[in-house]
Amino acid sequence: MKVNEVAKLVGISVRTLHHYDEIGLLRPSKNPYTGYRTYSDSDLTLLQQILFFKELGFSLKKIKEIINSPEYDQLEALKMHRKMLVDKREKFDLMLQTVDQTIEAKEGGFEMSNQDKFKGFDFSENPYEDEARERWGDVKVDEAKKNAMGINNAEQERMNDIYRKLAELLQGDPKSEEAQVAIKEWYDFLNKNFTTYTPEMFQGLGMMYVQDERFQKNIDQFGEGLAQFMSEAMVEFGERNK
Amino acid sequence: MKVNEVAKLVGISVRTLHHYDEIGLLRPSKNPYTGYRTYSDSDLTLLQQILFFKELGFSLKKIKEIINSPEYDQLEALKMHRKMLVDKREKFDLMLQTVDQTIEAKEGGFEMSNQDKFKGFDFSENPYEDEARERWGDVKVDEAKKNAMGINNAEQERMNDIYRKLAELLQGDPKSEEAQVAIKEWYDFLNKNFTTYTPEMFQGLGMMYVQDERFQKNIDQFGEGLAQFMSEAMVEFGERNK
DNA sequence: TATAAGCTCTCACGTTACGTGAAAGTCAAT
DNA sequence: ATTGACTTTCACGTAACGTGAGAGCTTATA
Repeated sequence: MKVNEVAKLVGISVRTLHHYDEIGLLRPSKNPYTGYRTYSDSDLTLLQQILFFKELGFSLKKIKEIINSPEYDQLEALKMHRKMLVDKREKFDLMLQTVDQTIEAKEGGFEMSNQDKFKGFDFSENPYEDEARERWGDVKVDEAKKNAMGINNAEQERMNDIYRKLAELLQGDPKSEEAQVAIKEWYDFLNKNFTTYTPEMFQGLGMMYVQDERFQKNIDQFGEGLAQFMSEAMVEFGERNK
Repeated sequence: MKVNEVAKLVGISVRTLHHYDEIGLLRPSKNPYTGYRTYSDSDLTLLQQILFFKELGFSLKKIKEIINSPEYDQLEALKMHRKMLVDKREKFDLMLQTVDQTIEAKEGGFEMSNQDKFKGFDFSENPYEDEARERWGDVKVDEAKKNAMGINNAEQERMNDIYRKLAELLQGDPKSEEAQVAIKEWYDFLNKNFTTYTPEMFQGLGMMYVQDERFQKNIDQFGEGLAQFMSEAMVEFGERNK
């Protein structure tokens, strides 16, 4: 889908979509020759969620953090969104009633109390906003970035478990049996959850852990020297399983 | 009533009241000596109306027009509000439908086990696809994505250059000299900018280009069959440089 | 009565989330 | 080949405040 189609579909401007692209909130794929944006179905889904949070009064910056957050569950967010929509529609009905009554009263020359006049119109407190804030409001950017691609909580927990388990073995030998068993868990986990690694690729990945300080830093959070340890264990693992 | 009291009472900021004063929307009386603002009861009533219209989405300018207009007919305004409400409720119904469909699709997505491996990381259905591609190019995205590796514009441009150059050779043989020279550029570029690839890893990467449709799709944007072409060229390159 | 704490004032620049052209390239149909 | 509808990227403009800074006003308490 092209910009204008999307814009019309969801009722926002093309400039808004450009803006979201600019700030990295919603980046559609682009034809490398023409530069034309193309929005996929998943882009549209994400856009929905963005507009949802926007409706709740979050800033675009905050929304970006939220949707990059590891504890951000799309399905959960959608269900909350649904709940909000149903409730809000009811509220609109109430407002409609009130307005109708006001019109009637006006036409009948009656006066309404101020309280009655503003019935249903009080948006000063939005229960969903609080709920959403509670749920996604306090994400840390680093963590968010680290898991930018939608790792869910269970996966994240599992990863941390493995890291911790490996960190406990830091005193020992990366080539020891226990280390190899632990690193196999890592290998299996990656294969199951991300992409299929050949033993060679696994070795290469292990090498990256020490070559690239960005990996190293992240991994060493679980234990000083863990990156080095894992690297050696992974290379050994690769050798054994070639 | 003084500014702060009013602000707290109605839940807005002092600055907002100052602003409304500035633009002439709500001008309280001012002590000519001190300049202190004092809000009367009628000021508060007017403020209520202002906030009422604001809630309905009017701009301050429009609100000013409305409340200053001699032909401002409350009844007519209310009828307009009514229309807005009806429209908005319809919009909510539509959104509700869409959300329900999305939830259904998400929950129904359980049965897809073919692409199960790529779960949250399936780029064909992942909103972060382009962010990832932009950031890390077509290298092993999965692990890399967990770190904030920035790829700058120059790098992106360089990558596109190489892709285009290769696309021009599509008619020829991947094992030809020119193709090999071009693919060496790719090899050098990856080694320089991302991580060190052994020729074997490079071969593996090349194979992924055709095995994994995510890569294929991305690469083929630069030319139909480019992924296949590059793959063959990379395998050949690996053989020659082992 | 002095003095500090707390409110208030007016600049005036900063920010967010886009709006609004302008100039140039792209697409589709005549 | 041309036209008209779309698209792109600058780049400046705008609305509705936010955020101090510096200075004056008010009031409780010593």
